[in-house]
Amino acid sequence: MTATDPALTALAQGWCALSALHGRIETHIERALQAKHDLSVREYSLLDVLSRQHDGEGGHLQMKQVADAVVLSQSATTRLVTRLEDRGLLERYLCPTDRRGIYTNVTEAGLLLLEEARPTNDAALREALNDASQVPELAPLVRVVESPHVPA
Amino acid sequence: MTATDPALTALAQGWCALSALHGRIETHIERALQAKHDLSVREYSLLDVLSRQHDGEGGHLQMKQVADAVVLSQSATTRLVTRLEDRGLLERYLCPTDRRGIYTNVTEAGLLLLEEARPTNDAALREALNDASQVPELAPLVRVVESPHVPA
DNA sequence: GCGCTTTGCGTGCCATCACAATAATTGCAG
DNA sequence: CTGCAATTATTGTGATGGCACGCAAAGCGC
Repeated sequence: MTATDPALTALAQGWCALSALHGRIETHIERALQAKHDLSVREYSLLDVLSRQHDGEGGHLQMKQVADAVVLSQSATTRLVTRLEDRGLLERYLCPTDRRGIYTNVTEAGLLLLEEARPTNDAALREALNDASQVPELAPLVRVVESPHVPA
Repeated sequence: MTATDPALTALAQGWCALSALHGRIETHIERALQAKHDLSVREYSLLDVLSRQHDGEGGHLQMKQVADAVVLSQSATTRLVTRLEDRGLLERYLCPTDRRGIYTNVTEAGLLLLEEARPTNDAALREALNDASQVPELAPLVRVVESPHVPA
């Protein structure tokens, strides 16, 4: 058994639980969004992030910032944005001061679809959480997700 | 803005944090395992799960149980097991009582590689957690991962 | 202004995954 | 015993992601 450190074993258990919970929720939401709105979790997430930026200011993010927000590689982000742009949900436009930078902006259609899909997303999320709270290993994580810290 | 329910907004924030944390950790561990042991996170996870079963009893799981454990579709599980079998890390054998069922067993080489990769995995996990604990939104989740409920 | 390095984005290629369809086996009703 | 539904694993197909690479633009030293 090579007598692994018990503290590390605990960490591994926690990570395993986190991974399992994430997978369950993602799968559940994915099916719901896909069936009702032809959206993937990533696509929904991107629209959501961009729309939140919109609330604050100009409503635009550079590709790199987007990639960081959704935890994707740059190449995957390029394709994700391209897909949504082709569907008319997003718009690209060049940064005037730095022509390398490319901003993305949610279109009216994108906002519409987002608000339309939000209830589906939230409902599926709640279902998945309720489901997962029945599993002892996942319950503590579920509680934290349900009551996020304190956003300053 | 359609005035979304604040409780649901909180849920969405929690889910977003969970997703971000998972992505960060997975990416970090993935690179470490890939570089040092030519293993993906999923492959490591599968070896780990199977080896734990081995501790308990016969050390075998059916494909379906495996799929559930690692949160993958049946088809992906088939191919994951096939890949590891081709590398000599796993073995398949038919269930004697139900010839539909197929058990998987970790080989000596598999156990060896697993124990070899475990420190890499644990170190990368700790790094990722320490890193994430600096981000306010992720900190509460990190704490739960670090101290899972009750170690029985 | 010229050339080199850095940065940001897009593309080719391959690996992996989910869904649908298929094959093999079991269980059950009649 | 026969036929049909249910279960389990596998395979075909299309979609998505990551890495390596290339191109364009900006920054910098001279």
